Amino acid sequence: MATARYDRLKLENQICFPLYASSKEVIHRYKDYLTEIGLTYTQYIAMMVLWERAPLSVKGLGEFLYLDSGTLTPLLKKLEKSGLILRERDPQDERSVTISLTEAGRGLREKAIQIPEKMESCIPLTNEEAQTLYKLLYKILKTV
Amino acid sequence: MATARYDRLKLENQICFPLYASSKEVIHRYKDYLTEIGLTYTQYIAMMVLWERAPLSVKGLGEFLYLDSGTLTPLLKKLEKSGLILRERDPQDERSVTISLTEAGRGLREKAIQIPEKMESCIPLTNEEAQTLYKLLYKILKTV
DNA sequence: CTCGTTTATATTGTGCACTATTTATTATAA
DNA sequence: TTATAATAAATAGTGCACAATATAAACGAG
Repeated sequence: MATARYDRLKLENQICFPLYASSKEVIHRYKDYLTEIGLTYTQYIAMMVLWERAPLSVKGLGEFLYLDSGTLTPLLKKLEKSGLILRERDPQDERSVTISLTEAGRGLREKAIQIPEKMESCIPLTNEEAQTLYKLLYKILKTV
Repeated sequence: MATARYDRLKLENQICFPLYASSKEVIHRYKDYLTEIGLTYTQYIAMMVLWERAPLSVKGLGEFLYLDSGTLTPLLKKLEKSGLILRERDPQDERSVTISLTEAGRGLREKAIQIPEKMESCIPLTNEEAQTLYKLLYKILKTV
């Protein structure tokens, strides 16, 4: 029938759109909490990796975050300016830049610790639903 | 125990990160198909709404896409420059701008029709999994 | 009617996100 | 060993995304 020809081109019939929109929506719900500790969302996820794994190269950080130097270099310069991290050329390999945390950077972790907790109440899913969502998203993410 | 204190601050223990990363990943998988028809991802979802519902105001379009005039105005100016749409003040209400499709804009739908099909093979989920994902994402999205 | 308020876009400014290119350094193959 | 290739960051340029503000038009209470 004529009306069905374009059905799959409808916004509500594609998985990409709710993925795109809900990602933005969740980041938006973080905003007030992140403003309190002076970070943007991307800076926050970068700090999450650094709290666990610093010192780390820009490349190494990018592999965890799925981001390249084009995004990370300016972002890391801002974190450096804020006094949270240090950026230093690796003496062993001068191509590489090593990111390490300052005392202030490590200290910020204490303030950030309440954020995941607060966020859970902003996402209306049961533990089981969140688990299911998590697995489906990683199934998409891990497939090359 | 001491190591558990920061566990919830790990990237892999938060739902926001796979959401953010897989959204970008899926958009990336669209890229080649969209380049072929000369659209960016955001332009594509805007055209999807317009194919179904034009003529439509900027505000109306924004409500479907969860985007405001700050994002839409420059994007729509580009689509106008490409000859796909028209932007005209509504004579009934001069505050409002009505977006309508040109012949070229309507014609592009024929080229776009193969994209959802091609994309399905890029997302490694069964129909049932896609359905589940879809419902969970809209559950997040619809909650204010 | 008219002044204050609301509404619809547009504009400005900041911060990603990504592509393509450049630069510097290291690794490697002939 | 040396020319070539590969690698890691940085840079340049484009396009969102969103907050804040400005502008213009429409609405509404008195």
